[in-house]
Amino acid sequence: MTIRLLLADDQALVRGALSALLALEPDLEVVAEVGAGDLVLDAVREHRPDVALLDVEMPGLDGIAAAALVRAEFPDVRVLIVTTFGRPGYLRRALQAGASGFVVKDTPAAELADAVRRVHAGLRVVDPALATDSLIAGESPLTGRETEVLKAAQDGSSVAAMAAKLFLSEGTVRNHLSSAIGKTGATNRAEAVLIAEGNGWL
Amino acid sequence: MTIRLLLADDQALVRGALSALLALEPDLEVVAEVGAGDLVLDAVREHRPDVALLDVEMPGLDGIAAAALVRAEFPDVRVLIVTTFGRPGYLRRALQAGASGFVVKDTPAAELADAVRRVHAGLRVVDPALATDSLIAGESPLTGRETEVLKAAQDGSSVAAMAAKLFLSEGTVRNHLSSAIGKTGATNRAEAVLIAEGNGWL
DNA sequence: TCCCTGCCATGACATTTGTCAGATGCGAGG
DNA sequence: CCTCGCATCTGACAAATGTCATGGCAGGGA
Repeated sequence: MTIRLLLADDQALVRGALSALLALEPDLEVVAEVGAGDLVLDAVREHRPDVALLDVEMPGLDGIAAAALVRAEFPDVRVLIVTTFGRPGYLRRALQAGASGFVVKDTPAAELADAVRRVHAGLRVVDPALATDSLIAGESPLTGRETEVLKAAQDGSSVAAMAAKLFLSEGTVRNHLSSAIGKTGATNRAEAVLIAEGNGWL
Repeated sequence: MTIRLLLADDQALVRGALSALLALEPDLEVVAEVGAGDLVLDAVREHRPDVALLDVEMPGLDGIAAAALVRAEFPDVRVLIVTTFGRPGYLRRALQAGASGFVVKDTPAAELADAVRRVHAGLRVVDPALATDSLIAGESPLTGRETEVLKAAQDGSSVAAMAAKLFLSEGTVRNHLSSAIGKTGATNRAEAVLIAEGNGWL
C-alpha cells in the first residue's frame, strides 16, 4: 500500500525537487503540492493524504499553524514539519500543534523517505540534537505583549511607530521592550530581536 | 552527450532533492555534490563538470565567490547560480563573477533543467523580473567602510563594540553609520541594515 | 477575600544614537 | 597642480532609547 503525500513549500524549485526525490521511492506517492500555508487545508480536504510535509517558512499561514488546522479537522493525517531553521521554539510549537515529526533541511536526503514512513507508522521523528536544544532553550519567557513588541521591532521601526501600530503609549512600548531585552540577556533592541528570532520565539 | 553537473548547496536535503530532480533528465548527470563553498573548487578539479550549480548562501565561501574561483581556473566550466533570495546585488555580483545564469528557488522545477541546458549551450539565463530590479536598485551606493560598519551592525552591536572591532573611533563609526542611513533612505541603523541586506549590498 | 501576575500608563533620568560642522591626509584623474 | 571623493578624527547638539520607580486595573488561583 502506498503512502499518499502532500507537499507544502513556498519555493517551487525545492517543492518540485522534493517531489522528485520522494517519487523515487516505490511506496510513496505525492498526491498534492501547494506553495502557501493557506492552501494546505483545502488540499488535504480534496486529496486526503496520509502524511503532510509542511515547511515552516511560508507566506500566508506558516507550516505550524497549518499543521494545527489540519490536525483539528483530520486527526488521522500525520504531519511532518520540514524547515530550514532548527530553532528550538519551532520544534516545541510544532509538536504542540500536533506534528508527528520535525526534520531540518540539512539532514541527508536519504533519511527523508524513512522519516515519512516512520511518521506514517505512528512514530515520532525528531532530530535528537534539536530536541536537547529545545529543552535547554525552553519555552519563550516572553509575555504576549513583549512578543508583539519585538515582532513590531523586527523591521527597524521606531518606538513611536510601534506605539501607533499597537495602540499603546510610547512609554509602554519602551517598558515591554526593556523587559524583553532583560529576559533575552541582550543589551539593546536589535540584539533582543535576533536572540528571540534564533530561539523561534517570534 | 550528457551534461555533467556539480551541485553545491549547504542543505543536504535540498541538495539531494535537486539531484533527484535533475537525474530524471536523460541528458543530465550529477557527477559531484558538495555542501560548502570551500569544497567547490576541489570538486571541480576532480570531476570536471560542464556546469556548476551553486547556491549563494553557503558556509565558508559563498556561491558567488566560489563561482569567481572556478571561472578563473576553468573558464570552460559554466556556472549557474541558484539562490533563495532574489536580491538585486546578488545578481549583479554573480554576473561580475562570471556566472552564466541566475535562478531563484521559487521558479518552477520544470524550468531548472532547461536553464542548465541553456547555460551549457553558452547562453545567459536570468530571471527577467530580477534583472529589472537589479537595474533599478543599481550598484551599492555604500563606500567600503560604510559597508563594513553596516555588516558589523547586523548582530545588534553597539557603536562602542563596532569601534573596537574595526579599530576606529566611536565618532567615525557613527559618521559612517549616519552616512549609510542617509544613502539607504532609512531613519535608523536597524532599518539601514535591513535595506542593505535586502538589496544584497552586504 | 487577598495576593500575584500581566498589562497599561506616567514621568524622570542617564545613556546611546544620529546629525552636523570643521579639519586632516591620501590617492586618482583632469 | 588642483580638485574630488574617501576615510579619519573631534566636538557639540538634539533626538531616540533604555531603565526605574510608581501607580492603576483586570483575572486567576490559594
